[in-house]
Amino acid sequence: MPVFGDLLVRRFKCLYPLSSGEEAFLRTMWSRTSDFSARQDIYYEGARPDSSALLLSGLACRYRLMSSGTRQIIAFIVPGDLFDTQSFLLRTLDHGIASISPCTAGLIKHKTLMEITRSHHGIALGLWKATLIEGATSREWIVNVGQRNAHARIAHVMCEIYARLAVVGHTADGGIPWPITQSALGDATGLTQVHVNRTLKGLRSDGLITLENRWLTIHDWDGLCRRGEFENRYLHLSPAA
Amino acid sequence: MPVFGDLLVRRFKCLYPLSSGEEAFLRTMWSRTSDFSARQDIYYEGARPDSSALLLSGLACRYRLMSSGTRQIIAFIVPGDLFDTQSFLLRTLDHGIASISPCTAGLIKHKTLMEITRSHHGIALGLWKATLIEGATSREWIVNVGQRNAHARIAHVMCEIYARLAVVGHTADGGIPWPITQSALGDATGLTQVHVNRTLKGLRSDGLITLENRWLTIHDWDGLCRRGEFENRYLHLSPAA
DNA sequence: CGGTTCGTTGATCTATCTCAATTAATGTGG
DNA sequence: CCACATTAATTGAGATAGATCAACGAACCG
Repeated sequence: MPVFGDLLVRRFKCLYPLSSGEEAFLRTMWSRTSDFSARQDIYYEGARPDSSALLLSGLACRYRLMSSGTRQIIAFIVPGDLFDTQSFLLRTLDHGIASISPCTAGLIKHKTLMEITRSHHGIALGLWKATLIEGATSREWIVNVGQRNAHARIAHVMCEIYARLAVVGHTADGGIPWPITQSALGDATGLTQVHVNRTLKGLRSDGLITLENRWLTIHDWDGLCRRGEFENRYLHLSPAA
Repeated sequence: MPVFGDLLVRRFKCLYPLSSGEEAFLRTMWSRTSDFSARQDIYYEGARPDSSALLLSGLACRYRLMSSGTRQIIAFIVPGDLFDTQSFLLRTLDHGIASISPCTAGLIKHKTLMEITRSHHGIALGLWKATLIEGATSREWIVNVGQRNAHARIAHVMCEIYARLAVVGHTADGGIPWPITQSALGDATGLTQVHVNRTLKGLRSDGLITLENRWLTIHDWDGLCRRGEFENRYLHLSPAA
């Protein structure tokens, strides 16, 4: 597992060019790491954390609970993602954050963030840019649940997670770890667990994917992208200019 | 119609406390205004504008076009909203922006933004915070299309627009101007125009609203909020601490 | 190895879509 | 300012993607 500082610097270089002084600073700015087991709340909705965090390993999600008891997953968080810079400026969290698989996060005090953004304009812009990319991803999710049918929604989620894990080198043999249960996938796509099950069956029998032992293999990347109308532009993955 | 500088300062004061120097600076930072007639593209998807903008009057929206020809409206833009700081850091716009009613926008050069965010940390944080609120709104929309039925979706959109217009004083007699056609409302909620029509009929006959002459009157605010599960927390409307 | 969670399948139901036609507004050129 | 063209709203009838209810087998976990 990469060291906190390495991952943070690597992520930042995709956001904004770093001077060597800034890079050194980034390597020292975190306070500690913490571990979470699977399906555990990391922050509750309404929490007022005094730190933001960087996911080091595992998979997590942002979610909202409805009064009817259903859950909408609003985003997935993969290693290398900063979360949540949200609470740094908005104080109270308007959604919960939970682990999906066991995960590790490194914490960065809001006070430290405030100091570094004051003294290093480039880092402030980089962080800001990260929140813009998060926003772009949310917009893509609105489109996903608003406009696409079940097959496309699920294909799109798979493509997104694959593409984001690829950046941090967490893919192997055209596949990725897949700790997401069918009911969590339903929560992310606004579908029933039962319907997710039938839809996955369809994607499997179309030869696009296989899904076994918590591992997703993508047999036909282009086909899956076409099915999910996935274009990675919104993720802004290419390194910073 | 309020002057550009006034509106900008007023908006900023909701985001971050301003020194009097910063306030003066804000009043001079814009370059010019431009006007748009109804249903006109302001920026195309893929555009690379060299300015961000502040909406002075009218109503606009962000949208994405699907290959099938359908449109998903991703957000509404009301007077006082900055758009889009998106392109300031991400360069190319990943969605289009169009007017709904005739509107006026004031432009701010990216170059100016870059300078002011470098020299004024508070303004940088304020702008960043604005993009975080936009992100929170997008997440709320994911929930809206992912979890709520037609009645609730439409009620929620009405509550959001009312609440946001109230902040800038664009309400009158418990109502707001409503230039949004049924088919645009369908694009925002992921519903068919026909179904929007029937759903509006339901909201009307439940005594929650009336909708005539492009004017929405809300007869039962609490009832409408309940129907749409609307809670304004995510809009972060209260003035900056 | 027994309990809980997760995945699979069947049968039925319903919110919303589609297609289609009509009326009401709104806008425009002469 | 009117006739005509276009866009927006309304209503009906029929189709369907996805929901709901229910039951059971498979995997995982302490």
